[in-house]
Amino acid sequence: MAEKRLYQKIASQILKMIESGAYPPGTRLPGERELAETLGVSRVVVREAEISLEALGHVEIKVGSGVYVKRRDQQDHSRLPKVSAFELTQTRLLFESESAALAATEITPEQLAELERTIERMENSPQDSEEADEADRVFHLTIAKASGNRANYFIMENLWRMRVELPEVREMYAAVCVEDSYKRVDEHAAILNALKERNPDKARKAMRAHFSRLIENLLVASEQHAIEEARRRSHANREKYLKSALAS
Amino acid sequence: MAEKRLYQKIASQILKMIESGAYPPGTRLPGERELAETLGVSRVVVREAEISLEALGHVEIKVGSGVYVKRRDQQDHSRLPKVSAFELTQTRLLFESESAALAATEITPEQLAELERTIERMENSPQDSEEADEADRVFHLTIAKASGNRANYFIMENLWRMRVELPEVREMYAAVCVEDSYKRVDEHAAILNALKERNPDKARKAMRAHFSRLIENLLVASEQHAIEEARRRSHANREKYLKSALAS
DNA sequence: GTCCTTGAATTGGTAGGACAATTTGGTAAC
DNA sequence: GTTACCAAATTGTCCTACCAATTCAAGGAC
Repeated sequence: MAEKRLYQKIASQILKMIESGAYPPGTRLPGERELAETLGVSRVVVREAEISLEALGHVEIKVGSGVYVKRRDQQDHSRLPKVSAFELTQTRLLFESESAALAATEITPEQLAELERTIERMENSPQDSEEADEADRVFHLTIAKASGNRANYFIMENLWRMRVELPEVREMYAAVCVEDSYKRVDEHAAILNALKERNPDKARKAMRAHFSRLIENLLVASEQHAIEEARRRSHANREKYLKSALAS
Repeated sequence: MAEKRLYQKIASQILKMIESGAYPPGTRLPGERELAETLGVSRVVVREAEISLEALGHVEIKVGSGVYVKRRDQQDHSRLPKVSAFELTQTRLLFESESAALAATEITPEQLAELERTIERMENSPQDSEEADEADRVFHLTIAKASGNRANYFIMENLWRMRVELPEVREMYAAVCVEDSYKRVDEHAAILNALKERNPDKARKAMRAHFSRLIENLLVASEQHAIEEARRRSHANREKYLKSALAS
């Protein structure tokens, strides 16, 4: 929040409002004049802020209508590819396993403590809460950082973005996380243990096990999803059939 | 050029001027007032255009001084992290090895043929030519694509961007490639062979060998670089000494 | 019911001036 | 000759006020 130019301050304030949930995706945010008044700046500045937000892909300005919050999935869709939860998890398996093996020899005591904390946080928070997800995020990113390789960290950031920003992936993960978060804690603990021992091979295997189980659960979940889908369709067909039967 | 908003038209005009070479990187472009007059628009619009260009990373606005064209290498530095050639190569080693192992079971005959072609192209082009680099790029990206995982391909694209867009990395790679491109061809051929045999383990090892040698060469090159640097410094010191000796 | 007009609401753009940060050039002190 | 400092010129920043262009929905004509 140490922006020099006014329009940047306003832009980040608007962004905050959006991210706080005050203006869900697709909705229109207050008019130029109204915003200018409530924020105590001129209309020009508000326009500049909105222009910069548009350039960054957060909103869409429609002339004569208003400025609308972009939906998250079409936001910078240009930068993230469409991948399935399976693909992402496979990539994470191969990438994070090797990353963990590297981290085993490079990790610092502070980072080990950080990992310890995330596990505690995960234990003490509800299973599908945002806090648990945040702890999960910090856990995996910390390991990437602990590999002592900035390229690894960058890749990990991108993988995590796919995890949370791609709607399909997000849904799939949400579907499996509710039922297995206690296992997640155990597996994280096993990984941390291997890192504490500074055992690359063990760390690699622990990480592989973590993701192997995730993939299995994803398979189960997608099967259930497919079954449900089939049931829904047959139900729809039945409606259709009954309707035509009644019509005849 | 079908921009609706005026500021977008102006922004693309300014961008054109920059890219035409009228304002080389680092130079200051005309002031707000001057630009507004020559382009026949108001100062506000010029500023909006410059703000959007700043958001996209093309220029840098300095209050009270002017707006300056950003150098290309620090342009979207915001999106790519600063990593050394060593870090990048380490990440590529661990990532591409696993990626190749995956590709061994998934690769299609067409993709095998594509790889074959890149090796021929590399053989028939000068060692440090752009064409050889392009063949190199296609080789590695094709393998990522052949893993049948779009997330893998995306990661590989990012790794290659670092390879060519980060100046330090680019220089280091250029320094080692001139002397060992014939080995590169052999190693690519070995990898292709393993893929043809559909042998994941062999593919993984071949890729690891490829990058292991690259890292070794990078080490040698960085040593030489360090020696040269030391020589240059001592030379500079000598100049300085002679100067003060003459002055006294 | 459908189509068209109309007017309110909204963003887009202009003009010009006051202000703040930065650069620059000149002057004085050493 | 060099350095330090100060003031003017330059430049981006922000504001007010006004008008133009566009969108959208309500209400009337058919």
